[in-house]
Amino acid sequence: MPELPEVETVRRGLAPVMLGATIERVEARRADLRWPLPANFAERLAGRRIERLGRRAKYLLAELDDGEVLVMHLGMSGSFRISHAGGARTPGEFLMPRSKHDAHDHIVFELSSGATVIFNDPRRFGAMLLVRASELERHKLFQALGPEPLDAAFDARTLARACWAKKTSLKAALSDQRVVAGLGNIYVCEALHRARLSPRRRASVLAARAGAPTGAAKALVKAIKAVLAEAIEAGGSTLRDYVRADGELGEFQHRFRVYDRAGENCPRPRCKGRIRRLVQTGRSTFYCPVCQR
DNA sequence: CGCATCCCCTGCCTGC
DNA sequence: TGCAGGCAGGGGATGC
Repeated sequence: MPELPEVETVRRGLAPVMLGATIERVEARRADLRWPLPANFAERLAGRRIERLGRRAKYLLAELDDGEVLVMHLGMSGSFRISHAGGARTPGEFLMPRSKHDAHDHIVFELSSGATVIFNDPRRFGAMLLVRASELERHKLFQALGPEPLDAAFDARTLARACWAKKTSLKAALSDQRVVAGLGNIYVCEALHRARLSPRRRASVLAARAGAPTGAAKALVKAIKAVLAEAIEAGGSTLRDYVRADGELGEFQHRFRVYDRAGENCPRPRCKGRIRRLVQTGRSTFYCPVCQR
């Protein structure tokens, strides 16, 4: 669910209370997330200072002062919220004090900053791991990840090289975290629409002979970077159960051009197409069959 | 190896 | 109103 812009928004929301703070106490209310929590999870975190809060693809990375990294993934339905011990409350909490924890509040971090950070995840596709910083790049989950789409190193040449031999569709290739890391169903659809490329085209259209980038590759890289940057700027998208760590709602979902808009007119000026939904590799794709070729 | 399919889990929406 | 079925932003395991 949360894709790169949402995870980046969460990172920015958590940084003020986590960065430089010491984890005073951890309550693991459920250990059966995507994978079982590491042994002695709470004990290993207690007393650790958070020196950096980073992101790689859709993973949040809290670097600790003992050389370990707390790796956090939101899965489809994970979210964080922050509560301040004696701080401001939202108006709703005055009227109706909320019970201490929801059934899906799985991990609670009490921090020296005075904040409590709560990880909530109804579907439990999210995960928390502890990995040694020096081994992170070689870790199974990270070693095959493709480039960060907003890095300068991600360009048309890189993308073309990753796709030149692929027989699969553009939609499937862009969803593959080994090709480029951090896109999900929404931003793949949005980027393909902006680049006027059909999600059904073979991924190899991005490369000419010898893996040189085509015009399509250049347009697509530009579209990917633009849509991600705009979405981050807008604070991500708020859909169903995802909310920002600061409780504010992301606004980008109002700017989707095709995602979840089947039956609507294509928003491209002068395009007379109608947005269609189709299923590719088991997931919905939204696109305009007229201007996306 | 690449690729497609299935599955993990809960909640919400639709249609009967 | 109740209930069944379909769907949801991810991604690992499996089988061809």
